[in-house]
Amino acid sequence: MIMLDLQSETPIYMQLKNKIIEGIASKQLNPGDPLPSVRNLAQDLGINMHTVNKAYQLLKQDGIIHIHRQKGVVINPDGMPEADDSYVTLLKEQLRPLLSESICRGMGEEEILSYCKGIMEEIKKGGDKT
Amino acid sequence: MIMLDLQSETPIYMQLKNKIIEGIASKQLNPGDPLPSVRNLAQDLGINMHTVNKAYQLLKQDGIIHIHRQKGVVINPDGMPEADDSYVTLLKEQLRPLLSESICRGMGEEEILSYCKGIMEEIKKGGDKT
DNA sequence: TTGTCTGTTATATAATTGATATAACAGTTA
DNA sequence: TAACTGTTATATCAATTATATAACAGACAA
Repeated sequence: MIMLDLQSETPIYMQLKNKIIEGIASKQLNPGDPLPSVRNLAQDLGINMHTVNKAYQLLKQDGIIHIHRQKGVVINPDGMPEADDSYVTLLKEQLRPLLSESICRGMGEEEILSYCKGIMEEIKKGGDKT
Repeated sequence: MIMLDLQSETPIYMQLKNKIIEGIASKQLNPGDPLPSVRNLAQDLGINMHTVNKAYQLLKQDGIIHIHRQKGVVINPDGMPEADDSYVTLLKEQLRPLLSESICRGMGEEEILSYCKGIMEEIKKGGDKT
């Protein structure tokens, strides 16, 4: 069951999008797997239908899920989109301030990389950690 | 000279905060160094005084800068705050979705770590890259 | 003392975003 | 026919972002 933090400064629709992506990264969700309807998921999570729809629309734009008008929502059966140049550029822009502050606070390069490694292991093992 | 992207979805005050932190990480700014007054910096950047003030207040809260009522603003002369548990927790929370999507898009663990390494080298060399 | 600079505080406004609430539409399926 | 699907259209409300003025109190120089 997906857990959301309604008190977080991270928007709900963004948390939901991230949870689904993390589910795919951990192989708890695989290509072709169905996702709940916007109304069902909204009710299960106790949030609004449009909030779920917003997350789904973003995932659809990125090619991570497919939405068939009345058939439902599924993880892209053809697999995930590639990490192309535009994605890598965006990734770097988002990583940079995080790494900057870590260095700023005296963390060593190996220490930071070690944390990244640890997080990636957690993700692959499907650790919720929340 | 600090460059801001007024069209970015990242708030201006956050961009400014990040630029200053990056300046410290790259040792272009050092403990004890003075920063411009809120009014001067605002005028130089073509933004509002309160936007600069907001960035300064956040940096002050984190112990990264000191603000003396009429003396001015300086990089914390006693050095940077430590990367304590609460910071590391926050850092992990922010890294996790970025790393998740990278894995999701088929990037390998070494590939991702290699990008992190590259970004950290750029930071240390004071590369603006913008 | 006067003037100017400093950070700070207080309002006010406007645009945008996040989230919710209803309602309706068009196609599918039981 | 009835129930479900994603989608679209409004509307409302709160919070955030950024701006604009204005004033205050302490410091410092002429």
